[in-house]
Amino acid sequence: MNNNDKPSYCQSNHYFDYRIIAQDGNARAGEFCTPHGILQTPVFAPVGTQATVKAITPAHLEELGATLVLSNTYHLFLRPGDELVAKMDGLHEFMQWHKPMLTDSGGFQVFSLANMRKVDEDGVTFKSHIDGSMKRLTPESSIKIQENLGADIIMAFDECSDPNNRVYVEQAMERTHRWAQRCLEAKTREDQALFGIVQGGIFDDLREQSARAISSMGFPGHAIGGLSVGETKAEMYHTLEVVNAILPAEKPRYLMGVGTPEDLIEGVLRGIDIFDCVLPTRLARHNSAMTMSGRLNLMNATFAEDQRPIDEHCTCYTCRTFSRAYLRHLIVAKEMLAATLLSIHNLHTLLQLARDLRQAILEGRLQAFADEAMAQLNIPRTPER
RNA sequence: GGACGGUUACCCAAGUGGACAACGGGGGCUGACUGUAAAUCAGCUGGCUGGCGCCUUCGGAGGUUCGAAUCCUUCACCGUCCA
Repeated sequence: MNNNDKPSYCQSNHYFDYRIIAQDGNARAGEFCTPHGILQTPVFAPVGTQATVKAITPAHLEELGATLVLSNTYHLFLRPGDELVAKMDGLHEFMQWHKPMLTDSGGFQVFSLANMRKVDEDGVTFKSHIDGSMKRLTPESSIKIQENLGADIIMAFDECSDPNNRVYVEQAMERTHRWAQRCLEAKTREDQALFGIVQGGIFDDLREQSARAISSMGFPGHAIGGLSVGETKAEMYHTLEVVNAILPAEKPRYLMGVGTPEDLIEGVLRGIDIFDCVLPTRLARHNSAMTMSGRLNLMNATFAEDQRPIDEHCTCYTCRTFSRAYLRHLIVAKEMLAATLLSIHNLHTLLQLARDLRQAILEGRLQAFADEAMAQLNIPRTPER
């Protein structure tokens, strides 16, 4: 992205202003200015944990119209090491992705590496999944690592928890608040936006408390963490309403780790601007195609002689070019191109949905769009309360 | 012509009197996956049934035994060796 693409408010290094261009109910279409370009929201971010979106080249991502890619502190800290990435001129150069990038803080790994971690007030001790050695992350070291990596948006080091265990959720939430403050204090770079993360499980009062605490700290953007980890959809959607009623409307809201087409729709309706999820690329590697009318397991025998594309309405490279029969053949033959072609398709589905949602907001027809899309997905709408 | 060895489910293969509808692998079928310890994981794979269960299977036929994939006889086919 060159300077000519930047709006005036972005050219004077006023990074991380969020400009809301249109609103439709609680939903918004906006622009978030970063050193590597403008994010037009709502936006979906493909996940590239280890400095790569699995099976996908940066050129593919460009063609798909991706504008934000997520990478991970924990993984890059372990391998190849954040200092090496810094020596290689930072993550953008290293992986050759020149648009906005976001790094997660490693907090989620505390949660997902459940039996290999020990949390204390100062930080977390992990057992490396690579070589079994003990490693440590603290709010300060997470920020240091993320500064070495050099993403445009970096995340506060938080503690995710089982959403149903109130005692633990409350403890983890309070610690997340203290760690958020420490992250702010540890931060030194001006060209990175640090987002705070709201926790609190599925408990309204805790979520409200967390949203107030985090939004009082002056972050340029806010994330909602600890969702899509086992709670019901209804609980998740309701939690979004509770939290977004408190998070300031003039700053971007990022729903971490979500998701599915229906979650993007329901999330945008409730005021979410940024999503990320491994689902499209993981499902692709597991032979499942995401479409706006549901999932297709392309390994199924029923597709063996099916000459149609995955989705006749889809404009992605895979659908323009290949039949279901061919994709099934690649899968059955364990050819790695299957993962690439399905990843392209699945990412296209979510990236296009985010663009369509944005367009619907700009044109003031989001409700109708959402109703129609959910009907096509054959999923009942969850009305906002 | 003779001497051994072999023949088990879609394929390979274990089993050598009862716990065997038969280990294991491959293949096949199906399902799961939401800030990636995930190109992973789980289930099914003789027939009928929702299940209990019943029925038919270990090259063919016959036999021994309360009971046979397993022991005996014989036939067929495959392999190696000797004539």
